[in-house]
Amino acid sequence: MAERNGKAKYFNLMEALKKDIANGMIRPGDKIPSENVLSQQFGVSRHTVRKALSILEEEGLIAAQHGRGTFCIKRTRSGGSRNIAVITTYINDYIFPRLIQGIDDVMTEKGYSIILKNTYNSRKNEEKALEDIMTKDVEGLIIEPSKSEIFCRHIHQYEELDLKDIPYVFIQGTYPQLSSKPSITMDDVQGGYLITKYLLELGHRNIVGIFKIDDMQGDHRHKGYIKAFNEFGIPYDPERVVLYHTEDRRTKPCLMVKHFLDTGVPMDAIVCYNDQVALEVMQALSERGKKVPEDISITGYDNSLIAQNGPIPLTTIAHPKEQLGRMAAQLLLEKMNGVPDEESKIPRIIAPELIVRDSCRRRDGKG
Amino acid sequence: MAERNGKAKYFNLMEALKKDIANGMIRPGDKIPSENVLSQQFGVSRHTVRKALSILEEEGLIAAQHGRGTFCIKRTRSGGSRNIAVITTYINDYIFPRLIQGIDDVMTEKGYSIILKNTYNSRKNEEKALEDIMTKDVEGLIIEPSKSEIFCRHIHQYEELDLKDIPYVFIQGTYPQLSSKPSITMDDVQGGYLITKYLLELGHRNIVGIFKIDDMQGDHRHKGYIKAFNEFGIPYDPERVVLYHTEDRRTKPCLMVKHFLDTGVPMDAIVCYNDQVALEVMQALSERGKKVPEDISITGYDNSLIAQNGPIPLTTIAHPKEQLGRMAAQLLLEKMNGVPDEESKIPRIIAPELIVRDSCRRRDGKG
DNA sequence: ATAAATTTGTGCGTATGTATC
DNA sequence: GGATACATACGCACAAATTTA
Repeated sequence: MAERNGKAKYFNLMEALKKDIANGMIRPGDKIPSENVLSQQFGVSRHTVRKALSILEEEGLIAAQHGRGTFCIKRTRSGGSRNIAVITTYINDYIFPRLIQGIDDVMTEKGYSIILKNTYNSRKNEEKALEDIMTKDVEGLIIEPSKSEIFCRHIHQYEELDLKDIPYVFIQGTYPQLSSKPSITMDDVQGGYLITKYLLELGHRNIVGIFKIDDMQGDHRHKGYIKAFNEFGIPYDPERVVLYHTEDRRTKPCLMVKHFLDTGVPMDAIVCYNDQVALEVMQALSERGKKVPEDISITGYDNSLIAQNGPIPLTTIAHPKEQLGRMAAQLLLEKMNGVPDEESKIPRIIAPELIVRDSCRRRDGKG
Repeated sequence: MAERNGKAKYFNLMEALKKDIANGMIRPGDKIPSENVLSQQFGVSRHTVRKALSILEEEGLIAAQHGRGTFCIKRTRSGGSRNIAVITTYINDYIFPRLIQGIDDVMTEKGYSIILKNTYNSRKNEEKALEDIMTKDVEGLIIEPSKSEIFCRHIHQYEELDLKDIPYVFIQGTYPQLSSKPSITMDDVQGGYLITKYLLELGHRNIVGIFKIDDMQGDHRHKGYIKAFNEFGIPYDPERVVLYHTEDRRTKPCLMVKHFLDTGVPMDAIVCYNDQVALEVMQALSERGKKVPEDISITGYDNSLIAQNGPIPLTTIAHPKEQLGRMAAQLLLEKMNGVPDEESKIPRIIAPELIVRDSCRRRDGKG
């Protein structure tokens, strides 16, 4: 048979069309010349044209529409796996499901699937998860760093992502060494500030703070707490602040609160790291015969279901969780499409909102 | 052109061959009849045969060897993608996160990654998700069918999974046509029975039931409720049962309870579909000045956070969610390793457990 | 070792059906 | 309704790889 370049005719035709699409001669959405026209132009039979087109169709470059013609399909970058990875510290904890939902909503709409990993907030698991992801042909990554306050010893994995040109977006926090990378965070300093300021405005002065210290969120909420004190000209007393690690989560906050009560440390309000801790602390207070909000005001953080439906509706800080997920997904999509940072209009910081419920009470005039 | 069944000839031929492969008539490694032979046997042109074969080749079921023949491909187990897919109706609803966590724990340990999809309980999304999964090279699938009470119109996708030898496991329910497939479900009849029996044993007789009716879980809990009544020889009164659809979730239960109160329907206990509904109903009772459990006993279902931490700790039914996920994962791993059903020791039904808290009270002797 | 037969791969021409404009 | 274009289908011819006589 007639062969040029030692290749089949249909193959040559296919390659020619592919080149035109790559060149931009045929642009996404364009109609490709009809089979008969191509057959004349290239001097081959219509059957041969069809063979060539069928290959391009399999590859997803073009799509035939019965009775209308054949059209160039929207070009998918690198013909990739259409997978992205999402790594979070937890997946069943009370805010992550909605976060993941937000990411999934956006990504599903764009035809991507999510490979989900969780780290239990452990660096070792994060390393393992990243290692895993490297073998999986993903086009992008959304990651919530574990224990983001602590120096990261596996930066090489992120460097590898850069090398492979796989974009990634941090949520909730970044690593100090990677602070220039795109990230979406909630303004937890502002949140900590807002809720502490609210208590100060209610007349409270002996405000105990309870913060988790091994992630950025806790650190920021703590900073906001301090900021409010400074603004009111009240000295910050480290003795009244409980800082705990993930491992002590279940015990330390309650123990310390009981300790404060038992040793007579003045305390008329407590700012808690989140709603969960607030609930546990309330339990501890109740065990010591203290009532909320009559004796002690208490605040949560996250506006979780617990805050709404708990024994006492909690004054807390709301932050849009699905939206955080959606924004992270949109930002990642921008990166995947090569949009430079300067052109991005997606905000990187989400503002928190104070939700006032029934767990705080104005303090009487006397000191 | 000549068409039978309204289908194209090549399509019929393709389906016939597919069936033979699925049946085992054509086994992996076997040579399938030559194009000319098939063309004679089926009374179609060789071109048509080739069209049919090309589809099977695309799908990876057969492979042609120039000058030798066309062979049924050996299904490559192992060495695979190390990915499995998980399709659930929701991911942020209050039991799914823990379910997914359970699956992930087991799968991560075995070195698998999870591709997560959710359907929002829509058949259309389920179809789309399955289609997506087909292109992703997964080694297995765990799926919670959407609206499992309704007949499934996209069985062909499950047949395709069978053909490709990709094992799948149903959770929470199956489709009527696929009831022989491996599945893990919670015994919701037993759960509904246990909690209703508990109320009957406390001496309650006027027990209102509130159940969601458009999924299998609600239907089963309702059945258990009826079973308990029968066992106690108490007539089942449909007038005292509220059946609602997902869409009316937020309004109907509360409205009906208020209606019962306002019209003087005797009611000294309420069995609720889940904790969420129980909480809302308690709100409604409180608005009418009724106290729980003094005036009316109430039960939930799911043993969610709300049940533990709500205004009144709820008597409810616990079902191990992570364990459901873990068992589904283990069952899938068995399937992926070719363990036949007879040898499996993983239980397929998870027993519910009654959790007694403070929302129910023994009824006084008098009627 | 060679030739013949078999089987897939490529290519051409034609005809009819059907959806869209 | 008519024109256009894709979808399906048939028959034929020759090339290339492999098996078999």
